[in-house]
Amino acid sequence: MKQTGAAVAGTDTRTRIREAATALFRREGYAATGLKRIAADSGAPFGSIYHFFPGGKQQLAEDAVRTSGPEYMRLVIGVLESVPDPLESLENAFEVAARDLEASGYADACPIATLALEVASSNEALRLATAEVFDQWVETGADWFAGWTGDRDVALWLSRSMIMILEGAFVLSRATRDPEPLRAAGRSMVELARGALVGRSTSASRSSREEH
Amino acid sequence: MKQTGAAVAGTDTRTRIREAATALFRREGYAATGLKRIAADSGAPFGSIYHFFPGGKQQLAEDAVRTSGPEYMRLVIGVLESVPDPLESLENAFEVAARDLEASGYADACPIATLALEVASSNEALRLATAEVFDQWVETGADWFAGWTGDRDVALWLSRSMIMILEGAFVLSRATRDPEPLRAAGRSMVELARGALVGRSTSASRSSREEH
DNA sequence: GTCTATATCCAGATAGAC
DNA sequence: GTCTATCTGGATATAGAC
Repeated sequence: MKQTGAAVAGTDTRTRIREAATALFRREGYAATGLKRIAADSGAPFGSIYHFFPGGKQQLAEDAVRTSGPEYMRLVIGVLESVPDPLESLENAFEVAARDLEASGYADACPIATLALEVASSNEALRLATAEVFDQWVETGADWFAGWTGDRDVALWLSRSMIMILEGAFVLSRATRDPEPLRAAGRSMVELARGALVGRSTSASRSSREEH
Repeated sequence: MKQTGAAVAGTDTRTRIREAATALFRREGYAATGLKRIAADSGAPFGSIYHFFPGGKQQLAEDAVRTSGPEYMRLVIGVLESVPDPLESLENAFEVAARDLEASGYADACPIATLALEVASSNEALRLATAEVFDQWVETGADWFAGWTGDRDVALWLSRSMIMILEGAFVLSRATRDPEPLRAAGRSMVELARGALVGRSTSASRSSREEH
C-alpha cells in the first residue's frame, strides 16, 4: 500500500495537496514526510506544491496546521453536542475517539501533536502556529463547558484538562495499539467534570480563580 | 550554539553516544536527528556509532528509549517520594516539572513522546520499545498509588491518568512556551486522586474494576 | 498553471587505513 | 577499536519547457 491519503476528486489541487500533507504529518510527522510523497498522495505534480506554496514545506505545514486544527475542533465539538448530558457526552466523546483511532489502525489521532512536539524547539513559525491552534481549542472547549458551569475559570480549566488528557491518551493508545488509555481518559474527564459541575469547591477551581 | 548535548568526560563512548542521541530525540525528534549531529554532540567519531550500534540509527534509538525511559520514571518517582502527603506530592511533582521545563527553555520534556508519536505507524520495533516503556511506567506509577489506595485497579487508573495528563501537558506547555498547562494538569491530578483516595466510589473506579 | 528534469545538499550506511 | 573518506539515495528547492 503506497498511498496513505487518497486524492479526492472534485476538490482543487491546492486543497488536495494540503489534505495529503495533513494526513502524512499526522501519521508520520513533519521531518519524516517528504514533499515527493505529498505530491504522489495528492495526485498533484511536484511543481504544483511550490506553485501554491512558494514558501515550500514550512508554508505548506503552517497552512495544514491552521486549517486542520480548527477543523478537528469543530469535529470534536460536534461529537460533544450530540449528547445532551455533559457527563455522558464526555464519556461518549472519548469512546468515539477510541473507536475512530482503532478503526484507522492507530494512525489518525491528533492532526498536529506530532508536528507540534517536533518543531517546538526548532522552528519558531511552526511552533507559533501550533500554539495558536491549541489556544483556540482551549477557548472553544471552554465555551462548551461554560454552558454547564457558570465559572469561566473552571470552564477554562476543564477545557485545558480535556485537551491535555486527550493528547496524552493519544500518545499511549498509539504507542501501545490499545484503545483502553482513551477509555480511561474518558473516565478521568467524567470525574473531573462531575466534581466541578456539581459546584463542589475544589482546590482546582479555587486555584484557577486565583490565577487572574 | 552548536552543541545541545554536552559530552560528559569520564563516561565511555557508548554511553556518551546514547546520551547525545537521547537529548536530540527528545528535543527535535527521531527523523530530524542526524547521526552526524549525534557524533558531534557526543564527541565521538562518526564510525564509533556503527561500532557500538551495528544496527544503525534504529538500534541506537531503541537503546536510547529503553535506557532513558526507566531512568526518567525513576526520577519522577523520586520526586513523588520526596513529599509524604500524596496530594501535596502530586501537586509538587507537576510544579517541579513546570519549573524544569521552563528552565530548559521548553526543550526537555518527555524523553520518548516525540519519537513515540513519530514511529507509531512506521517503525514497529521502535513502536514496541516505546509501548513497553509506557506499560512499565503505568505499573511503576500504580505501585506508588497502591501505597495510598488498596484497590489495585484504582491505582492503575490513577497512574495511567497521571502519565497521560503529564504527556498532554508537555505538548501544550512546549507548544505555547507556558508552564501553566503543567500547573493546571497538577490540579487535575490532585482532584482525581482526592476523589479516589478518600474511597469515594466513582464511576471510574467502578468501570476499571469491571475491566477484569 | 502544469509538469519534468535537475541542481544542490545531506542523510544513513560502509570500507578500509591505522 | 578509532577514525576518515566515500558510496548511494532521497531530501528540498529551482529552472524552464509546454
